Amino acid sequence: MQPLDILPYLGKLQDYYTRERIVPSTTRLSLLWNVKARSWTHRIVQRLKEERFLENAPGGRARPGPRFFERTVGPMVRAGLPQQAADVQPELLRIDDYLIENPSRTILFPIKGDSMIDLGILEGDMVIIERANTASTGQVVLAIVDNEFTLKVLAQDKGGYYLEARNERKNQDYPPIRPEQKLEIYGLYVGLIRKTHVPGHRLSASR
Amino acid sequence: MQPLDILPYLGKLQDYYTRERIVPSTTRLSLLWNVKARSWTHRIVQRLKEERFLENAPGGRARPGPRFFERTVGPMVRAGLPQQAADVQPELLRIDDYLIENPSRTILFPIKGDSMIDLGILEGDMVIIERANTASTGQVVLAIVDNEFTLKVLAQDKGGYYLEARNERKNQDYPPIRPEQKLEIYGLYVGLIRKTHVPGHRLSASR
DNA sequence: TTGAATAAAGAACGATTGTTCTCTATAATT
DNA sequence: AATTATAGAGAACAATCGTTCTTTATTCAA
Repeated sequence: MQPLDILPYLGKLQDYYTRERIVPSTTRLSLLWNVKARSWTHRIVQRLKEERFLENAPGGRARPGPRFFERTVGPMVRAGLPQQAADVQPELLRIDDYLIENPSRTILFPIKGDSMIDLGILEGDMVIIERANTASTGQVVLAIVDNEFTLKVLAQDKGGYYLEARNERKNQDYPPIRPEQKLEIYGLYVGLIRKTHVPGHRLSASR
Repeated sequence: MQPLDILPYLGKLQDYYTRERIVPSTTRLSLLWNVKARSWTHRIVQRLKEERFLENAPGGRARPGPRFFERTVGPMVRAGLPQQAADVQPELLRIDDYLIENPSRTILFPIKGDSMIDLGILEGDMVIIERANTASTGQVVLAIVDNEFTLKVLAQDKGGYYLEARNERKNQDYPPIRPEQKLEIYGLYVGLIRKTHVPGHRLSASR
C-alpha cells in the first residue's frame, strides 16, 4: 500500500458515485473530501489512478477504473451452525464480472409469483438469463409459452417436453405446462440478484 | 415525441457511454454527433434532459437519466410479448449499481448451510451485508455470536434478543440462538447474488 | 409566395476545469 | 537537534466548460 492512505477518500468517492453516478470535478471532490487545496485533491486523484481505482476518460475527466467496483468478500458464513470468524484475508470481487459472462447475450428478468420458490427464486427477484434456443431436461429455462414468458424447469416424458414448477407446498397450483403448439426456449437461468427492502427504523439490539 | 428527432443522437451517446462510461462535454458531444456548433449540441442535450434520457449532475455536468438505460426497440421484440424481459440491459446498467447503495459499508459473505432456506437464501449464495451496529426485530442480520459469524433473523422475547433460523423442514436442527455473553450485530442483509452452475451440454428442446 | 417553425451555425461570456509551481505546517527519522 | 519526507495550503494559468444571444439556412404549411 502506498504511504498516503487513499482508502478513506476512495470510500467517500464510491458512496458519492453510487449516489450521483458521476466522478465530480476536483473542486467538488475537495468539498467531498474536506480538502482545502485543489492541488492536493489532484494529488489524491493521481494516487487513485495509479492504483487503478480511477482512470482518465476522454476529455481529461476521471471515471471509475477497473478496481473501483471491487467489493470485499468476507469469510464464509455458516448459515447453519455458526462458524469461526476466522480472519481470512479479504477477497475482492466485482459483482458484474462474477455474474455475467456474456453481456450481450444476457438479460435480467423480474420474477412474479412463487412457482419456483423451492429453488430459492422469490417474487421480486431478478433472474439472470443467458440467451439460448436449446436446453436439456432438468435445466431451469425461461420459456415462451402462449406468448408469455415463464421460468420453469424443463422436463420430458413419453408425451414430450413440458415445464415443471418447483413449489412443493402449492404444487396443485402449478400443474405441469404442456405447450399447445410449441415450447420455445428463450434462455437459461444462470443466476439471480435480489434487493431486499430494509426498513429504515432501527432499534438497538445489544443486551 | 418532440419534433426534433433525438433518437439517433441518443443512440450514439448510448454507444459512447457503453464504451467510455461517461457522458462527455458538449465539445466532445459535438464531435460525436457531427454537430458544428456547441450551442446546437447544447440544445439537443436539453431535449434529452426534457425526455429524461439525461439529467443534471452536480457541477452542471450531464449524467444518464432514468430512461437512458431503457431498451427502446429490442432486437427480438415480438407482437404480443410482454416487454418485461428486455427492459434492463446488463450491458448498460451495472448490476452493482442496482444492488449496492453504500459501497464503503458493504461486504459480501458466501453462505454455507441451509438454515435460511425459507427466505430463499441457499448454500453457495452470496449475501450482501451493509454494516450496522443496530437492528430491529424481524430483520435479517449478520451477527457475531460468541466470536462467530451467523446470518439469522433477529427476534426478541421476555428473555431478551435472540436469533432465529428460517427453515421449516429442519427446524429442529436450528434451535434459536441465545448468546452467552453478547449479541453483536455486524450488519444487515440487504441483498443477494447467486451464480448457478449451468451444465454446458445442451440438447434440443423443440418438438 | 409568403410566413412561420425548425435546424443549424457562429460568436462571445464569465465560470470552472485540470494542472503546475511554490510555499508551509506536521510527523517521523536520524 | 537537525533532517527529511509527508500532508496540505495557496496562487496562478491556459484551456475548456456550460450557456446565451444572434444570425443564417431549410422545411413546410397557408
